Amino acid sequence: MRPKHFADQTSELRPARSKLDAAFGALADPTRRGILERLGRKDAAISELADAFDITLTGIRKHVGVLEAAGLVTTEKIGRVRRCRLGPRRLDDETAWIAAYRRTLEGRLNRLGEFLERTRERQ
Amino acid sequence: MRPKHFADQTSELRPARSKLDAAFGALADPTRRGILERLGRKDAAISELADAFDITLTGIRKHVGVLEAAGLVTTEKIGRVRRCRLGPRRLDDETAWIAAYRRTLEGRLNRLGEFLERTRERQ
DNA sequence: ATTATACTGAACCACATGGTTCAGTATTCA
DNA sequence: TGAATACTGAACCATGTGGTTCAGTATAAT
Repeated sequence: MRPKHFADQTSELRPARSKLDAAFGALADPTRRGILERLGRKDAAISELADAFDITLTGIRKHVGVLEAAGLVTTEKIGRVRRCRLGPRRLDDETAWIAAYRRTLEGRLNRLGEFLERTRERQ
Repeated sequence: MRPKHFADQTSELRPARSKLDAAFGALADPTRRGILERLGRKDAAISELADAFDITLTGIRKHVGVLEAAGLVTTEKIGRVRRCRLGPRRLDDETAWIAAYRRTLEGRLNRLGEFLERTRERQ
């Protein structure tokens, strides 16, 4: 079940593919986005997050693990508390990908517009 | 297994949560990003995509289905061919979310609240 | 020294995902 | 008409995901 994708492409749209996977995947869950927002306001312990989102410690730990794997959160265990904070990843690649996509879209739509013009003329 | 998350939050960082889920989820797969890139260059039929990515027609159809559900691709069956093209979604919300996140990261010590005000107004 | 707190790990569950094959149907081509 | 093309849908498979419980361990508080 594996890639070999893009074999014929030279697109600049894909910097570090697997990182994009991890980051977009991490952002695809509302609880995880919520955790990021909350950490944006203030660092938090696992238990504080569990409390805020009404999910078990274990459940929150898994989400935080996903965010860590994506580089969006770092944690440090101090005593019996695991402190979670944002960073180090800034979503640069993700921003770039989306920006490039949007540019492409604009181009496509313009071309579509042109096409419609031509079509209209022909009819 | 369902949300009730954010019960205590008023963040405006989440415009249409499920749409963000769908879009980020769609972007989390390299094959799907590849399909978007390819469609950015030129519309394509299911079979053309299947050919390009070396995945079965059925497999590609599923990916395209996910992209359609996320609003990133529209398709139209013409005769026996299903033509896929980009649109109509421009990833505005996703861009906004990420941009907000990055700003939060930068101004880690500034209050997120202030920024939330601005964001709320814009949306 | 006990007890309460904060977390961890393993095991489990239901459902989603990314892929396949196979047996169709609907078009188009010759 | 018959054959090739383009897709579709159902069924299946392995793995991943988002959650749980339960039984621990390590630390902090009394």
